[in-house]
Order: sequence, then structure tokens, then C-alpha cells
Amino acid sequence: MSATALRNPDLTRQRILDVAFEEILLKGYQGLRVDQVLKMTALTKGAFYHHFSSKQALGHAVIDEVLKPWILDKWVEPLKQFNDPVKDLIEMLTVAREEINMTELHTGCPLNNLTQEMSPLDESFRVRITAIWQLWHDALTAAFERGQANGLIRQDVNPNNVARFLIAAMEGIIGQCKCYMNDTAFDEAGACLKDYIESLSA
Amino acid sequence: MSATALRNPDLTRQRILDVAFEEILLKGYQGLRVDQVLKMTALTKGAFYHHFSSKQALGHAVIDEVLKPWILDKWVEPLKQFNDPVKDLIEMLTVAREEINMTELHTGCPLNNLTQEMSPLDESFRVRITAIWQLWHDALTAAFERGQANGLIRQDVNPNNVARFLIAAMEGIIGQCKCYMNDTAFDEAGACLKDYIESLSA
DNA sequence: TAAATAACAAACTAGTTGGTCTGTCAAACC
DNA sequence: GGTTTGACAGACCAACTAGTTTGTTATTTA
Repeated sequence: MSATALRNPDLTRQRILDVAFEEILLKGYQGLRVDQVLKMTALTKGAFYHHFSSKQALGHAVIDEVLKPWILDKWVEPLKQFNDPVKDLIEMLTVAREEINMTELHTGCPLNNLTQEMSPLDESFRVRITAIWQLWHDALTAAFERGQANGLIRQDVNPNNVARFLIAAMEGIIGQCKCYMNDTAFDEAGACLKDYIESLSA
Repeated sequence: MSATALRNPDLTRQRILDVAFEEILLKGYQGLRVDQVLKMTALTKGAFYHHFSSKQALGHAVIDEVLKPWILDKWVEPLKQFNDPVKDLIEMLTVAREEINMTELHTGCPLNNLTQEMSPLDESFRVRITAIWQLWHDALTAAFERGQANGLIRQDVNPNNVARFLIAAMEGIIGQCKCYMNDTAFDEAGACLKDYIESLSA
């Protein structure tokens, strides 16, 4: 089975997932239209409902197979290599800030977008989303615990609380930038975030 | 014209606005259904389109006449009385935390909800929303400037940056709580927020 | 008090939306 | 090489949705 075969079900499914992810990122799950996905993939209803039983099933698959791996790969797994949380975290945020462009700033964080929209509306979405946040939180908590063990982080800080606060603050900053169409808000708040992180050093 | 008159156009309009605000808070603007508003107000299409030219016009009116006054009254105006930003801010957050219940924690901040959903989708929404954030930001900045003037706030802090960071952090914390269905996340992150605010004291 | 107008009621419409159904063709299987 | 099955194509449908239109009644105004 070559990649150029007339029929490549795995690729077809992935194309639907990728387009749906982009559409959800921009318009939200409620704003996502099955017809629009078909238009953008040049597929038909037959193809779509062969791969997904419903729009909700597509939403679940986007979370499990696109959003979750993206968050884990970009934000969670790197934390597990952290030994100097303050230095490594600031480095991580610096790199992320350089990579970010205006479009991404305007669309926001896909995980947070979906959280704000769907948590109160659909329990099946909420549980999937919460599990991702928890993985992120646990990895960040562990990083600070290692930092305390090796004496680089103040002993009086609570790793669990700090992890909650930092994730909330980062998402809050990104969220604010969605309406301010320039990135000054990002850098202004970012400067304080950096100060706070540095204040955690032993 | 008594309040019990058969026809009270001002009250009718306000009832539509209030119900629409609650619906948007729960389901978002895209999830808001005109028919649902009519059902909840026991009104008809004729009444609705007499008072509002479109669903979008309703959205604008909800922002201008319900959301904006609510934010200004509860979060912006009080800042103008602040003389000791650290003490007053912590007091303000303590009161807000006591007033908040599980339902509000689950629905999140109406201003932030609308920001995340509508900023990338409708410029007419974005400009209205951004203006509200800016009023909040300006009032908080001014409070810290007064704090520096009277010597209660460290001279090396940037009031503008701190205001951006604090609003982002507060909204981020509330946003996180939307998927975690308990309020421990709120208190855990809140403890760090309190520490940060106190670190601004001269 | 009569005319004008504001404040509705309610049936109707046109376009949209998620989902179904039947059929077709390619690819794996025996 | 014929058969089965998976991977689609595309017409169709019922429910929904914002918005329109026409009519009616209460309220204001001349």
C-alpha cells in the first residue's frame, strides 16, 4: 500500500483530524462545521461518516489524537528533563516566545480554548481535557520537587501550588493577547512572570 | 406607566438582555439561540426583533449594557478607592473568593469567556471587549502608581506590567477552574498569587 | 376621542446542519 | 480470477435557526 494509492484510509482520517483541529482552533467546537471540513479536505459525507460516527466522535478524536500529543510533546515531555526549573523554564518560555507569531497569538492556546468553551457544556469533553491539564501539572510539580531536592528551589515554596499558578498565569497571558492584537501585552505580563519564576530560586 | 403595565418595553428589553447574558455565559455567543431566549422570556419573534435588529445587535447590547457595567461596578470602580494596593487587592480577592460559589467557578468569567470565543471571529465584538479590559487595566495601573507615590509599593516595579500580569493571572486561575470541578485549584494557585502581590510591597 | 404609533403575537421562509442511505469502485483475500 | 469487504461518492432528509411579514392590541398624542 503506497502513500499515493487512490485510497489511503489512514491518511484520509488524519487529514480530517488535522483540518478539524485547525477549524476548532479558530472557531471553536460549536463553530466547527462538518461540511466545512469536507470542503477543505475535498471529501464527502460518505467518507466522513465512514471514519467518524458523529461530530462529537470527531471532537473526541481531535482531543485524543491531535491536541493531547501536541501538548505533551511541546509542553509536558520537556519538563521531565528539567533539573534547574528556574533556568530551564525561562529558557523554555523564551524559545516559545521567539517561535510564536501574530497568528498564533490571535488564536490562543488550543487546549485552553477548548477548556473554556466545552467544559461546562459536555462532560465527555471535560474529562478528556482535564486529564491533559493534570499531566501537565504533574510534570511541572515534579520538576519543582527535583529542584528542591537538588537545592536550586527554595524549600518554602509549594511545588503543587506553584505549578497550578504558573500554568494558570501562562494561559491567562496568552488569553489576554487574543483581544489585544499586538504582542506588547504578552511581553509586559511576561516580564512579571519571569520575575516571579526567578523569585523561586533558593 | 406602572411597572405592572401590560406593556413595559424597557423591562421587556432588559429581560431579554438578562436572559441572553446568562445564556452566553453558559453556552457562549455561538451557542446562544434566539428561540431559547424567547422561550425563557415567554416572548415571541415579534417582540425580539422589535427591540433588536439581529442576534449580533443583541450580542453588542449585552456587552455594552450588561457585561460592561457589571465588570466596571464589581472590578474596576473599587480600584479607584485603593490607597494601599497590596492590602486592598488581597482584601478584594478574599471577598470575591468568599462570594464565589461552585456554579460561578464552573461558568467562569463572562468577560474572559467572550474574549476567548469571539475575539478571533468578530471584530465588532473584539473592539468592545478590548475597551473593557483596557479600562480595568488602566484603573489597576493607576492604583499601583498611587501606591508608589505614597511609598507603599516598591519603586522598581512597573505598574503597567504588573497590572497586565495580575489581570492575566486572575483570569487564568478562574479559567483553570472551569474544568477542574472543585475549588482546590483556585485556592492552590490563589496562594501563590497572594505571595506575588505581597512581594510588591515596599 | 380619534388617529397615529409603539409593542408586541405568531405563522412563515430560506438557508443551514448533522446525519442517513444507497450505490460504486478499488483493494485485499482465497 | 472471482468474491468479499473496506473506502469512499453523493443524493437525500428532518430538524433547526435567524430573520421576515402580516396582523393585532395597548398606549400615547393631537
